[in-house]
Amino acid sequence: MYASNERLPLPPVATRRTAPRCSTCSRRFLCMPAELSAREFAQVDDIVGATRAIRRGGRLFSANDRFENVYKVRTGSLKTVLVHRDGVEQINSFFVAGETLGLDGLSVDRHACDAIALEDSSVCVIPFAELERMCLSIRAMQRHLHRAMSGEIVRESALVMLLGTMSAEQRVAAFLLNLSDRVGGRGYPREELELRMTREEIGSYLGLKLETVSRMLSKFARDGLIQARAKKVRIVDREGLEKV
Amino acid sequence: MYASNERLPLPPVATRRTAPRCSTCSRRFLCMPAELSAREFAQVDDIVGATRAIRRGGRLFSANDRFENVYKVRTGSLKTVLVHRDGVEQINSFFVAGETLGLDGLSVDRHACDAIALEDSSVCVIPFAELERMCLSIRAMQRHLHRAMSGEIVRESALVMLLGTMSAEQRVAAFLLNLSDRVGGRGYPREELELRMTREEIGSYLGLKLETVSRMLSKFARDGLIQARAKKVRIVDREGLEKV
DNA sequence: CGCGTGTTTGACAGTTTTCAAATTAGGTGG
DNA sequence: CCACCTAATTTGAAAACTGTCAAACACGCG
Repeated sequence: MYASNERLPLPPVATRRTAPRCSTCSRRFLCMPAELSAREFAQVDDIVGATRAIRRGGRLFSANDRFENVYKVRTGSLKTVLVHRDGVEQINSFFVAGETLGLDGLSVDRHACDAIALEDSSVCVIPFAELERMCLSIRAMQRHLHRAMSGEIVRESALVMLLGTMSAEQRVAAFLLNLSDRVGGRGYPREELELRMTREEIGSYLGLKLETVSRMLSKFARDGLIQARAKKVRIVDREGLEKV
Repeated sequence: MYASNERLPLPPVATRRTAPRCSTCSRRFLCMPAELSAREFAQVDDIVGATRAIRRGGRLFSANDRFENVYKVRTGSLKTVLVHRDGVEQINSFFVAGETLGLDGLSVDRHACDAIALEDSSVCVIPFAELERMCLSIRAMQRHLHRAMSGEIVRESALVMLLGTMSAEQRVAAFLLNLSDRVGGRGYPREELELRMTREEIGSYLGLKLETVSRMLSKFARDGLIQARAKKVRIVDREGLEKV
């Protein structure tokens, strides 16, 4: 529905068997608790078994797949898609570098959603059973995992609030601002957004039709809040957007 | 906004200091992992410090309160309310006996929502730091906590799907069916619902206005799917409701 | 038994969706 | 490197749905 190639036979997923080294990774403080000792980081290296490359439109996992791993985004970005019985779909999150996917699978040992790459991406694979075991001996790791899960709950709550109480205009504004904060948090300029998803995907996430998303972007541009052409959006008047 | 007494000075909250005994509680298998040994249950008894009674409209905790405990519902029912900056509110969950509240607070050490009793209720208080410590030594407890958190994520996802893709009619139908399953799961007759919340609260949860909720209930009654008078709802045609 | 809160219902307004068509962007093969 | 083709986006007009406002009714607490 979103990308026509999503459902094709088997997306080309290469699993590099060379274990990545968390201990020397530049993103390690994004992924792992800051308090880990060198010895503890060595344990992490043992656990993190592989990286996986996923092509645009390819799947990292599907709903109902056996839950075995959680994943950290190395490069690129992914979406997770909830599929209702009648085939109705909704995107319920977008993930960028450093963020954790897959924690939804733990409750019933099966994933609750599909995870699909928005662009060519790569992830680190963390076997959950081993992560859980490591949490038994490393307090900081336990706390880190708990925070990650709780953070997911809070993030979803924010989406619930957005869907339950905001107008189309407010939803799109909130979406842009949220994205801006996230890229900003990773050192990139806050005002320059490179949307990796289509209008339809944004709409799916925000509970709107693609035409409505497009109209709101046009309106913001007319009102001088943003400049938008295609996938590139520049935030011109951040305060204006916040007040929408 | 919902119950006028919510914001009054201090709700009368009695904290009984007599520790409850999980090891002999009839709901222990709802709250705790089934695999615990007698010795392990004794540890649980040590941790669970107190019960708390909350009057209708009283608060168990408020947004931004320091996160210290999670709570198990003993009797009654509660709602959690998200409050946006401008004071816009949305209910993001209802809790009944055996269910766990408060896990949202972990991510930033402060609660993200208000928890308010829908009727006179009581909860068991579990200091989270001690629960986390117990998880280090008892695998079953660790797994149990993780499942509870992940379950919360999945539950919120379902709400996101509902808010993002369903019509008013479908939302109300889904709400009734969900409630039916939950009371059914606890041994009560599936078809007889006693709503503990107002139309406005249902609407807040479903992202609808109270009038819309009322209209949908009337419509279902006209169509012979339910019988409704005031807070009592009987599900007459479950399949019909599912197909809405 | 009466008052206040909660609920139902109607008429109308506003927002978002639907359907349709024109325009633009992006990727591919020549 | 350009032309072409498909997918994505924009925009308009009309329809559908939900919200708003208002009034009457019912229930339950005290």
